[in-house]
Amino acid sequence: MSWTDERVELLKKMWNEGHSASQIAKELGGVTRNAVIGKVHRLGLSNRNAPEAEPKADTKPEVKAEPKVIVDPTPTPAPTPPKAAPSAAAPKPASETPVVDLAQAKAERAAAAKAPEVEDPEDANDEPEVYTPRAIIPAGQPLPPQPSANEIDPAALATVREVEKTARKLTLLELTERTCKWPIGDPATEDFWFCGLPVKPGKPYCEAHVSVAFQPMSSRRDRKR
DNA sequence: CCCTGATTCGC
DNA sequence: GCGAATCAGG
Repeated sequence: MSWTDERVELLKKMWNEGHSASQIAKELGGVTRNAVIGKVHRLGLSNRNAPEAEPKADTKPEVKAEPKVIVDPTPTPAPTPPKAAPSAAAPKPASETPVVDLAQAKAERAAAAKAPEVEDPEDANDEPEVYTPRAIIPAGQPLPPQPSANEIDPAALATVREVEKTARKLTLLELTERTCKWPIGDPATEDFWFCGLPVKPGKPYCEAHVSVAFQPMSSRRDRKR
């Protein structure tokens, strides 16, 4: 493979978008990450991004420009609505891992669960709890694919429980393409992490989690070790 | 161990 | 110019 204009262009684009050399190499194909890095240096764009002020203060991952298709005749100055502006037209992730959403959901739920501090430690109403005043997980974000015990082969489930004891307990940022992305625990609490064991080639999860994540229409057998 | 980018240097 | 090997780091 050679560095055609097209390939160089893609390289530049991806590099400036923050992709890693290996990711770019994978995308281009036919080259290694070393080749990409070498090219990057030769092109003199090591700086990744040169513009902007000196301090890299705030955490602005990447803000996709919002396609303002709708023309608003009203000369509205600067609305600046309160942060969350869930427009009907979702920006659509379009990306790969849905994990990001899970992480956000985690943060949001954690915050939501913390806010309503209506707890009274001593006021014991001699009344059995009829309902749970606890913060209910707000709907909206899909729950992580936790195994719904009643639908999964008990043997596989048992294996999963066993495997999870040896999970690497990775954080979101530690996940790679070859670490199991199965979420474990309650995202609303601190007891939350990702399995992190080696994935089954081509799958997002380790073998154990693949077995519960991808259920065939019929029941399954096997499970050798 | 997995990964990252940076550098070197024979080709 | 190219990129494998190597280095330095997380």
